[in-house]
Amino acid sequence: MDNRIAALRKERRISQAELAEAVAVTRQTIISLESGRYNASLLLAHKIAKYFGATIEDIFLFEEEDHEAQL
Amino acid sequence: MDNRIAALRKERRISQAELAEAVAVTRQTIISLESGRYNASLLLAHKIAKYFGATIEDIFLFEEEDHEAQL
DNA sequence: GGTTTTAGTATAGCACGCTTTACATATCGT
DNA sequence: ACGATATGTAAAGCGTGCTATACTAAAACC
Repeated sequence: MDNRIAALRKERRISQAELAEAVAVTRQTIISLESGRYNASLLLAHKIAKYFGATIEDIFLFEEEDHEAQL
Repeated sequence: MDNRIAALRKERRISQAELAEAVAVTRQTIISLESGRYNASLLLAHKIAKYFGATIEDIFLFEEEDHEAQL
């Protein structure tokens, strides 16, 4: 699943460390989310969305990866 | 974190098994979510929200459990 | 040029989301 | 009363979200 964390962060000139602290995770976690190493938990997704004043759906991009179709 | 899965399900007279199949998890998973044993992953939360035609924020209730306050 | 800040990689370890299987109980239709 | 449907509990096992620590490297600032 893709997300707009890095983009939003850069828009607002916030460092990974600042965001990490604001949502109470480590910087490693932010890096891993931004680089797509894994997905956020629902709780963390909520905290991040709230921090950016957006909804979860605004920030996390669900690309219907779970479709049956194999193009 | 609380959620309205059971409520929405009952409103629409859908069984746990039906919902489970619709979002491609086991019935156990639905039971565990409804009974608060654990939280959905972001992807599953999205599938459930989509299934009910709602947003994640509509269904999953984030009660600011992460406040500092210890009443 | 040296220091600080920011971003990145790597890895071990723990907790939790989800599966699988098996069994228990309640409700409902007949 | 019996079988079917729906809800629930329990426990072992796997993958992954997140932590912690340590180290590398680029950009920025003086």
